[in-house]
Amino acid sequence: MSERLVSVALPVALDRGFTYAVPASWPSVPEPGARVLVPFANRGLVGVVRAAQPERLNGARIKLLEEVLDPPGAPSLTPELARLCEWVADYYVAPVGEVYRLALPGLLTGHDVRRVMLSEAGAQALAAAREVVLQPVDDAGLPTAAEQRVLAALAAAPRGELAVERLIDLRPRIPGVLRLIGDLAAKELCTISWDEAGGEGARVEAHYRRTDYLRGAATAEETLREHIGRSKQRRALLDLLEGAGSWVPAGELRGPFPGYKKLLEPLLAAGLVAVEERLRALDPFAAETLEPSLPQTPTADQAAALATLRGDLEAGKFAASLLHGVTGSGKTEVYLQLIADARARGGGAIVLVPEIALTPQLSDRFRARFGETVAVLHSGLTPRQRLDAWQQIRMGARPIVIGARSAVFAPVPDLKVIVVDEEHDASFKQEEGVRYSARDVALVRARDASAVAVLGSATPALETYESARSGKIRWLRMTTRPTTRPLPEVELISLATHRPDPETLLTGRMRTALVETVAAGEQAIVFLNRRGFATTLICDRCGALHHCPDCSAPAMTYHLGRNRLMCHWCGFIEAPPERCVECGEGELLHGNAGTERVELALAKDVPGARVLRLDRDTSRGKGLLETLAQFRRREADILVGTQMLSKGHDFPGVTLVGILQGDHGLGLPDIRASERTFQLLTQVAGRAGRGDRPGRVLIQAYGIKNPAIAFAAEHDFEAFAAWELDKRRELHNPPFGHLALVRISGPDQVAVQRRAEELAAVIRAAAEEVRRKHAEEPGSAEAPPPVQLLGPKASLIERVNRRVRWQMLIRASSRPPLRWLLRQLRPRLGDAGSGEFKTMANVDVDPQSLI
DNA sequence: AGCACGCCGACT
DNA sequence: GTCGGCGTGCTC
Ligand SMILES: [Zn+2]
Ligand SMILES: [Zn+2]
Repeated sequence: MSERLVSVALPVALDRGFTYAVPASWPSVPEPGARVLVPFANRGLVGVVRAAQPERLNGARIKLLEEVLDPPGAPSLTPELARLCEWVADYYVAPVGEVYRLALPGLLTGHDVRRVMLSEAGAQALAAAREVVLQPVDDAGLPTAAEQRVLAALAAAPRGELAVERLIDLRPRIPGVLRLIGDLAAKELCTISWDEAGGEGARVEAHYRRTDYLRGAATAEETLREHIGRSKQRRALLDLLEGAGSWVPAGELRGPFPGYKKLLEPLLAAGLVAVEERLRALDPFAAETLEPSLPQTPTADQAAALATLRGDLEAGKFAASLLHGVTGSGKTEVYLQLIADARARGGGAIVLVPEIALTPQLSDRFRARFGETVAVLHSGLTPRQRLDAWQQIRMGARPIVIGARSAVFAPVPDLKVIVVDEEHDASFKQEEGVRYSARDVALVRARDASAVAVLGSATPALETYESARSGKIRWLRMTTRPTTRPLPEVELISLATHRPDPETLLTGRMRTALVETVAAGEQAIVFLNRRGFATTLICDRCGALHHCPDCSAPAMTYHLGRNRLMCHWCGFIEAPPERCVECGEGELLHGNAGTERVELALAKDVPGARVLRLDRDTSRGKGLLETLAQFRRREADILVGTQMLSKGHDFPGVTLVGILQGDHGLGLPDIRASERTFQLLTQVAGRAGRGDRPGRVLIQAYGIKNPAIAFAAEHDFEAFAAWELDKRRELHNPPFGHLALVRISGPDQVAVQRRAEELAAVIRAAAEEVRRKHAEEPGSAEAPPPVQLLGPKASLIERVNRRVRWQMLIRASSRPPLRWLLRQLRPRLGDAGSGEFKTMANVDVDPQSLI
């Protein structure tokens, strides 16, 4: 029989899989997605069997798999997810190990999981060796001095056992411990086992519930008292359980009733209380019982969309749809009812929402409808909580998953629905490490799982919109809103003609509107762009802006609250210097923070207005939720804030929304600047209005004629899209062209530039090959070259964190040549050179921003 | 990413 | 003399 080989993804930052042999004694080859323990550079690492052919290597000796950590037939990652990881690694040019790590909770992968235990023979050998020191004899076969140190460390540990990582951490260090452990194990002087974090499966906990026995009956009190006895504590405990109405985990009783077990005994015996081992509650929020919510009667639009989506679900084939519904058209109810349908068919669902929209209100909405079948994956989970959630999802106990970007990898079995809400949101693109787009990964996953994908938005990404328009995906429109309230009336105010106050950008028109609103007893929100209002320190002698020592960005941001300067690019924080660093003489002056300036001006100019401010300084910790709650309770009239207010929070009392500089983002040299501006304005404008009264929106801008602004004011997405798509088509930008941005960085400018040129040569050669093949096809003479290279050139901010950054853009007319070219480029990426001249190169496929 | 191995300064 | 600082090279 030929050697059975598997490729294993390991949590190391190396761009390849590792080939291992399956021991001959194993009856079968572990399946893709199964976790395996493998020897790797003297360590014992947990990896995942890849859904890919093992590469045959020349020379390097192939090691044996040590152990399969998952039960047969139940790999940690379903084969479907393993395939998805392979696709992501290939498409986004990312190391497989890193991709598989995205799909597993941190505790299931990573570090060395082995434990070493002193064996009987080891203890004897150690004792014998110690004898020898006193009475030298022939020491053949005795452990070496280094080995003795390891054995001694084990002997000193409780139960003669230590985690390998503790042995590594031991001070003073034992040189070559890992090799020594291997040697000792081979001589059977120690035995090796491993921690299977989560290997035991999902954790359970005792839960208690008040039964119906003797509940509420008027005659019961007498009998009840007999069972309870005279203990006030026992009575309180019973009351608590009765009030909870459902299963209460033991963990929640331990606090208020330290002796809860004893207290419960007679109650359990009498049948007043039932006990059951149930899955641990995922987090404190999840335990709260909510008023169950019933499906609402759909509007005509909702019903039509649902009918189509249910048809797709019934067909059991992959189908993708854009659910294009104006703000307030009730997209969430469509998701809820579609998911209910998927559940009725025994399937599961994933709902992806922008990070900022993953609020308790949103998860409550799903929990109220689907109860304990929902898992919410939010960023606040501890590693252990994340593992609990992951295991419960994997075993099918929580078939509905709500989460941000990374939830696209949730191991939901029998996935039937994937929803990407606010699909245009930039947070779905991971901007570090594996630079994947959760929206696009969701589509690929849905296709592979034959699931229904729904992309919801009022202002879809132009890629999505074009796919819908051209019929690549279905286009479901919802134009009516359940409320009778008309869309807000938007007024544009030109900053060019209205002469704003230079400090605050407030125009007379904006002030008047705010005065009117407050006088009418209503609330207003004023938005400003954080970056446009960033405070800087300027020298009163030479006029220089204080800038970061490690970056070439023009200025650092001054945070008044903590009296600190911060660099937006590298995160460097420093105290303001006494004197100007440039001339050494001038004093550094600053204004108030943007939000603060506006807050002060409004408090002065709007009579009787109570003004709240929300920015980085006031939103730290609990500040954000506290301020929002205050405003919602109508304890203030005006809320001044940055874009963090633009979604996820409802303000029912707001009738006026003011935007200080609507076209701020348009100045950036970025292909998506117009799109982002339009989306932001539309989103922000949607905040105005109450009950059935329309709100008012005031947008101040320098260029009010710009279509991104003008069409937003008219709530006309399609006109905006038509205009923007024309521009994109002309420039061969997405969705009509496909981009990959190559970034090169390193400490030395010359080395970075040279590396960039080298890579550019590789890309040009590959592009030329693509062009030659393309030219052979008939009718292609006039077409533009299928792949173009723009650059290399220095990035907009050339120096960040003492590293020089260069970039170049690959633009292709279609996907296949781009993917072919990236595969050619792949082996030349990563680190090169050493020391001072070390450079790093990577690719961002489908970049969001070209800066 | 770790970690071994190797080569130089500041401690017992 | 050893400890440990990081520079460099390797991991199936
Ligand atoms: Zn100066
Ligand atoms: Zn900086």
